[in-house]
Amino acid sequence: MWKRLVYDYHSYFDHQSVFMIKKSRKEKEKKARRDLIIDSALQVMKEKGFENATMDEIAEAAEMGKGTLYLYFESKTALYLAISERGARLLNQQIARILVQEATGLELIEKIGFVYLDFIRDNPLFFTAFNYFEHVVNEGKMAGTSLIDDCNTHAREAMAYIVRALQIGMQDGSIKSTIDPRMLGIIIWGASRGVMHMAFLKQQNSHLQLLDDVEYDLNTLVTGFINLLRTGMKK
Amino acid sequence: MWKRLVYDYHSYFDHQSVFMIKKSRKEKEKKARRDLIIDSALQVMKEKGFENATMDEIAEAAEMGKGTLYLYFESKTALYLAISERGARLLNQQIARILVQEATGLELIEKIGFVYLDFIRDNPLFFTAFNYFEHVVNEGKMAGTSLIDDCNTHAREAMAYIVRALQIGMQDGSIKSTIDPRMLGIIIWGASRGVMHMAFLKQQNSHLQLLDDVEYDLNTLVTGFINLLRTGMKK
Amino acid sequence: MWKRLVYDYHSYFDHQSVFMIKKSRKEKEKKARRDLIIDSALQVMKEKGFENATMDEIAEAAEMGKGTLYLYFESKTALYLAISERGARLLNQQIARILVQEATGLELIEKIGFVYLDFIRDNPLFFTAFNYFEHVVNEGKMAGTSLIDDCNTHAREAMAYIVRALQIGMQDGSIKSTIDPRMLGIIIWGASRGVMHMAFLKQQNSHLQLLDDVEYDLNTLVTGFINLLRTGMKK
Amino acid sequence: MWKRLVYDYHSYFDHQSVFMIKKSRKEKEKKARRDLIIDSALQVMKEKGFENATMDEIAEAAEMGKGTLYLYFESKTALYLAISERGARLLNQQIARILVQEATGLELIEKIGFVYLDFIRDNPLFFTAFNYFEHVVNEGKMAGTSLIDDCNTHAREAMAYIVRALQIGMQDGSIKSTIDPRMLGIIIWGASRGVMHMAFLKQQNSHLQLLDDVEYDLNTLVTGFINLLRTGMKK
DNA sequence: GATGAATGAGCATTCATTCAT
DNA sequence: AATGAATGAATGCTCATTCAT
Repeated sequence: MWKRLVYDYHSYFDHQSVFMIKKSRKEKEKKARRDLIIDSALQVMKEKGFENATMDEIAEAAEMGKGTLYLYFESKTALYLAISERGARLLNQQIARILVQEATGLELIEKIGFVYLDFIRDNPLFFTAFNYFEHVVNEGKMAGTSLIDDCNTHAREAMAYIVRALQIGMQDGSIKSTIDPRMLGIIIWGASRGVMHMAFLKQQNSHLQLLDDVEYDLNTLVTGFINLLRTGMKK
Repeated sequence: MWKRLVYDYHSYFDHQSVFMIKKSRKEKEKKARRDLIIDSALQVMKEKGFENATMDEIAEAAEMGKGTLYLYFESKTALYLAISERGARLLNQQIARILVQEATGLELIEKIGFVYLDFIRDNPLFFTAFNYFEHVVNEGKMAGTSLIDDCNTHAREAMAYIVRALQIGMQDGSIKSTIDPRMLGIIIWGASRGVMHMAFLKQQNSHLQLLDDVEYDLNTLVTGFINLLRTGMKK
Repeated sequence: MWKRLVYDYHSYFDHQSVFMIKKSRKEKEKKARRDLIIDSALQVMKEKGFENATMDEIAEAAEMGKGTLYLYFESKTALYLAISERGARLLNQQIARILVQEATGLELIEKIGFVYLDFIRDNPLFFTAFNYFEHVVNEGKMAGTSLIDDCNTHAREAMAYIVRALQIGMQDGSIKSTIDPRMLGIIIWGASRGVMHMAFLKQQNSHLQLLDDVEYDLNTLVTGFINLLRTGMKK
Repeated sequence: MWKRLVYDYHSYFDHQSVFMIKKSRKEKEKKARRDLIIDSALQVMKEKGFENATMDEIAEAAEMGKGTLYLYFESKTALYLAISERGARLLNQQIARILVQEATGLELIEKIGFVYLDFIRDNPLFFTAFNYFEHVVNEGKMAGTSLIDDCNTHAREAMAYIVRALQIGMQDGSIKSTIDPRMLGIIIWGASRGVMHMAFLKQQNSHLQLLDDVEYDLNTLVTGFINLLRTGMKK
């Protein structure tokens, strides 16, 4: 009986484990190929630009058949959203690491800002991908897809981190604000996106003359922005 | 004899004035048709989306032959830039009106913010057009074209207005800041763009869930942003 | 009566002469404008290539309205044929000058060959125009037009000159041939066209590798051809 | 064991051979489809004329999607060059067959001439294609492409055959000439092209009146030309 | 006669997606 | 599962020609 149990247990375990391993192996491989495709897409985009990458080029870069891409992504849009999803996930991971640090709420906000800057600086394509996601959402395309949901979830998570930091700041007294922290979160999120966009353009050596009228580097720009957030402009 | 001279003079004058009127009429008509095309393009875009408008549709909407469009715009990109140019011009006109008002620098900045908001709210397509302009500049397309130059000039002009308001504010004591007003200008410009983008998405009833977590209207959003700019978050 | 006659005569004369002068003035002007258009077309073609010249460019080069071109030429094809016609006329003039010279038939043929070469060398566009004419005729376009007729007439005239020279040669004993001089004319005409075409390509610095395998200049080429012909036809 | 080895060996061999057959089958099919496209293009051209064939029509004639054409030819120009290439290849094959025959150099030249005539008579479109190739080369388009290279190679090969025949003729005494055989080759090549052009026009029932002044058939024309050449070159 | 603004048929080319193997 | 050949809808742009002024 005990043996039986053990046997059963083992049997059950083995069976399951084999099954799970098999399944997870397959899933891992599947995930690995999915990731490979995303990597390859980013590769191509780095050379040709986000929108100019073609499925052919991506497939070639991934050393796969073009049709294979469609086994992993139902459409080009889906692939692009997956890129956005990955970017958001990575960014959130970094922001999450901030949140556990010992610091005032205001300092947390500042740190999040710099993490954001570094992220965009290192992965400008993800910034474009974020915009793409918003564009897709705006057009109402792919609504209800899990990818859209995932991206939305990531966006809300990022926002949650910010709101969290704001709440901490309001509690520890480092931040004063009369408005709803969620509202404030959206404002800061939006404002940051805009400032990051400026930084992004600057980094691309864009010929937007506007940016050439002042000498500055990205750090100064973001530092200035964060200082502004901190103290405002009023004397 | 004297009368004769006068008569001749008038005759000459009339002749010339007729000529001038003729010329200006033609130019006016030309400008009118150009404007009509832009109007039609905006019309189509309102229905199909900025990027989805085709030259055929625009031509049809303008009740013109497709080729005619190319008499007024050398390419689709040029037409799109012209839309951006018009938007920037209109926006600047409104901002310019603020600048001459009697107010502190800080109040000017606030007013500019609200004008910007109203503008985007009323003409969301122009917002997309501005982004398009930046995209084109970033890709290096049409560099050296007068359209690109005009858009650049408008952008710098808008920035100049902001910097001007900041300088006024620094002088009248309503604004304190240790950083270069031009740097601050870029920050505010960027931040505003980002916040406006949020407002823009909100207005489009985008299914970006992020925006549905809080109840708010556009005014509250912008007011919050402007308050933040004014006083900062620090207690 | 006599007076009357004189009067009548004068009257008639004057009337006619005035009429004729007027008419001929108009016609001269008309012809002058027509020639101007052809000149301008050649001008444009020299820069852009025969086929690539557009009616717009030609009109601009002629400092005329585009519509005006159609007052002088019913179509672009007609204009191109007119160019061919002019070329053929000019070439024939030069060939005609040869025919009156004191020389053996064989020498005449040789001289015609060199005149042809010089003509093509100086006016390569006419060569292209001749081909264009043949192309149009082949397509059956504009059949029955006076321009087509004129070109045909010129071509036959050129051929007639050659046949004439051949006949002279056969008579003076410088040329021996058992075949019909008209047949021989066509052969020589065709062969010359082909050799001139080679010369033409060579002159254009065409990247036709075939032509780079031997060092030679145009004169050598044509001289060689004529020697070949001479030996072939010489008694 | 030994049997096994043999079996294995065969198995291996078979496997490979199957693989090779598979590969070559694919390549054959690819080539077949390429050829089919060229065939269809020629078909369309026969009806509409060389330059008037559109990619749509060609695709329809080939019972393919339009996009498929671009899997086999990078552009319309490339397709046209491929036609020229095929023509040159076929012509060269026929000329090559002449060269191995037992005959004097002079006779070889004559035979080449008649082969050329027959070829153009049977495939007038190839003649147009040859001209197209020269035109493309002259415009400097597609320089460095393998298609251009192939066409150039074919042209040089054809020339090489002629030069070879001339050299044979000079050696066996059937041809006398003081000039470089390569130079003479170009002359003959060019002259032939021109005479063939006349034959070509004649065959098309072109309304070039020039050609109607004498009664003759193509054979007579070419025979006359070759006689002329013969006498010219004969010792 | 002269003009040039307007026209629109016509065409090459791209590329995401499908599906037979 | 993987492939990649085939597809064809979609679209920007050209330019000869017309015609109202």
